[in-house]
Order: sequence, then structure tokens, then C-alpha cells
Amino acid sequence: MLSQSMENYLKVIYEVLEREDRAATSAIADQMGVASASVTAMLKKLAGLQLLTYERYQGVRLTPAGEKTALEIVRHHRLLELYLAEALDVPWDRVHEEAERLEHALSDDLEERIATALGDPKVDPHGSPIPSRDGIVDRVDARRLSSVEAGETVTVVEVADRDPDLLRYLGKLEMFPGTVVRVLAVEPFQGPLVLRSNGREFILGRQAADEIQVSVSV
Amino acid sequence: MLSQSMENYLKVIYEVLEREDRAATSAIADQMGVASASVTAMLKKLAGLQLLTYERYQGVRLTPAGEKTALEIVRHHRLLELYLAEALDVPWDRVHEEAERLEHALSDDLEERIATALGDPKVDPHGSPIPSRDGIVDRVDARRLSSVEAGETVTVVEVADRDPDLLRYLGKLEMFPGTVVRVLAVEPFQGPLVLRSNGREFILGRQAADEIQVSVSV
DNA sequence: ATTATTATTTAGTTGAAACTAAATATATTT
DNA sequence: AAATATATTTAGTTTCAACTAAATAATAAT
Repeated sequence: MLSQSMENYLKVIYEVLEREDRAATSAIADQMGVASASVTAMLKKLAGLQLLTYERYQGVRLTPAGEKTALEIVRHHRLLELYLAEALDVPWDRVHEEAERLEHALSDDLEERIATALGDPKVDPHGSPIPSRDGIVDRVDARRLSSVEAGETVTVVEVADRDPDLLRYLGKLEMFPGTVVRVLAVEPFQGPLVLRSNGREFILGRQAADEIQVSVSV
Repeated sequence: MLSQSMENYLKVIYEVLEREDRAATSAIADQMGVASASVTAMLKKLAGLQLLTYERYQGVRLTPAGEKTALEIVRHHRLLELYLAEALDVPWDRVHEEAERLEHALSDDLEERIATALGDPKVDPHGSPIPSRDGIVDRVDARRLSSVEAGETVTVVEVADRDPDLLRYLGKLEMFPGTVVRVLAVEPFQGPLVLRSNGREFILGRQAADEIQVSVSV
């Protein structure tokens, strides 16, 4: 049995590794809102449990056992997010925070019931893939909306889930996973994008566009 | 903000005080599965926070502030129990354990949504009253089934929620809150009761009957 | 009314997970 | 290549909530 805190570390490390090759101490510390020294101590503990490989100053990687555990926690989290949104109408900018607290209190049995009630869903409300029971993640090939050229039409696949303000903003623009967007123009010098979707035309700042993953529309 | 552990103490103290006049250190220690010395330490801390009155060797009572807090936690717990049973079909012998873990992770907003989804219910699956938002508990006058005389007809009001085995047993007998039971005979010397309910006749041990609260049928 | 039993408290430890401050390693600039 | 800046680690503390063992108070039994 792992402590709640250990579970959180594994989840955060997994999330960092979704983007970078190695998870740096400071990246973990940032995400967790904790001092770097505390992270170092925990990394040693988790390495001792064979959940990750730790080499001082080099950042960490998850071992197969660590990844398996991390995936279970991520599955808890994302299933909960979706359940809260679907069953209890929690707005999508708040499900992350709620799930953050509930995930550690979720038994396997309850997880099973939730997954079944939702029909074994594949993605959470932000479009992040929900790992299957046996730890398989099917991640769609995607790139940032900010890298799309003018004239292309793309589909929103996933949006960053940690910033509630951003999510509320995107909600107003109806930029949900699945939404089809046509990029009309891309202003130079890190300028905004001009978009059309759901019959509306609007602009979106570069930062926001950076947080949105899209794929080429079918 | 109170720690999870403090919340648990308050809830347990409240539950003890539903039965006794003062909550003894050992009673609290028993319920919590913790050493008495640990309880003493925590009682001092909670007394310092004006949540209860503590006099050494005399047991404790909740202050109004303490009771208010305890009621919030009990409300969380019982709402969750009912929600799990209704929405996710968790069997009634398991809802207690699940709610035990989830209750501390429940935000007020989520509680509100759950209460609304359930239609502001008054009792949990075991018949225990759910305190209202503003801390009002309407407890029905009841006595133990074991104290009922032969010939009387009563209605099950509440059953003890902590023993899963007992709950499974009662479930098989269909002794749920609301069930009407006729006491056909009471065997002497702490013997069993002979009962009829739902058209079936069966016997029930004295211990089990002790854990069932009933009221006179209407 | 002593004595024995049980309950409660005190005193001192332990372990987990955070912290700060200082030391050291790595990366970046000039 | 040396100097500076940044990241990471070490060392030592702190807080919380548990624990054990011993002391003390309250209750029950003789």
C-alpha cells in the first residue's frame, strides 16, 4: 500500500513524463507546490520501492511497476472527472480539483462501478485518455493548435485541465474535445489565431492555443 | 480547517453521544481503533479549539461549535452512503466503509449537488437521520427490537451500520428501514425472537435484535 | 476500608512528509 | 575557460498523529 502522498508523486511524475523525457525534481516540485528538497527525499523513497529509477541530478523515469501504479491512479482521476461531469453536472473547470481529492479515497470496487455506469469511456472531459483496467492508454496523435497553419481545419482532441480560468474561457468559446475548428489566420510574432467553429468566428491568444491539442479533421 | 483525523474524532464523538451522555476516552478509542493515549492527546487539542469540553477522567461533550462541525461531517457521511447505494448500487453492507473514506474529500459544492440529486433525503440506507444543511436532525422516537413484547407489530426505523456481516444477514431477511415486523414470540433467558414480516416467519437472535431500532407501526 | 481492577493520563518515541538554509553539482554566459 | 546563474541535494527542523510503558485516578470487589 502506498501513501496518498506517494500516489500523488507518481501521478505527477507520470504527467510530467507525458511531455518530457525525464521528470526533473523542480518540475515535480512545481506541479505539487512543494519544495524541491522534499521531492528529492520522496524520489529516494520511491526509488527504494522500485517504482522509479533515480540518479542524482538527472531526473527520474518510472519503472514498469511505477508506471503501472501511476496509470491506476490516473485512471481513478480521469474516471472521476468524467463521472462528476456526467452524473453530477460539475462544470468542467472544477472536476479536476474535485477529482484530485476524491481519487485517493476510491476503492477498486467503486471504480469498477463508475466505469461501468459510464460505459467504459475512453477519454475524460478534457479529452485526456483514460487508461484501461490493464493499463493501456490509446493516445491519439496530436499537435498544438498554436502550430497549425492558416487554412487548415482541425479537431480539438485535448485541452489542458489544470487552469480553471482557461477552461471557463474555452467553455464560452465552445472549444470542447471533438469540436471542429477552421484556422482562418495566424497573426505573426506570437500573435493570436483567427478561428471559426460552431458557426462563430473569433480570435484566440497564442498561450491558449498552446494548451489545446488538435488532430487533422477527418 | 480541521485535519481529517480531527474530523473523524468529532464524528465518532458525536456517534458515541447519540447513545451515552458523555463520550469516554475508551469508547472513542474503541470506535477509532486507536490507543487511549492517542485519544487523550487529541481531546486536548480539540478542547483547545473550543470544539468540546474536556475535564480529565470525565469524558467529553461537544460544544455548540463542535456539534455543528460534527453534524456537517455526519451529513457528508450519510449523504454519501445513500448516494452510493442509490446511484451506484453499492450494497448496503459496504456503503459505510466507502463513505468513511470519501467523506473527507467531499467539497460543500459536491455535497450540495448530491443532496439535490437525491431530493434532499432525510435518512441514509440504514435509517440514520441525515442532518439538514443547517444542522437539524429529526430523530424518530424508537426503541430496540429486543425490548418489544410478543404480540406487538412494529416498523424498523434504523439498523446499526458498522457490521457488514449483520447487514448482509438482515438484508437476506429483508429487515430494512420501513419494514413492518410482527413479534410472534420472545424466548426467555436472552433467547431469540420469533418474527413475521414480508409474509415470512423466522427467528432472530437477541444480539441482532439489539441492533435494530423500531417504532410502533401506524 | 482496603485491595484489586480498570480507565485515563503523562512522558517519551516513532514515522511520514513537509520545511529552511547551506552545500554542491550542472548549465549558461561572457 | 572562468564566472555566474540555476538546479539539486544534504543536513537538520518541525508538525501531526500515532505508538508504548509507566504513573495515577476512578471504580468495583472483597
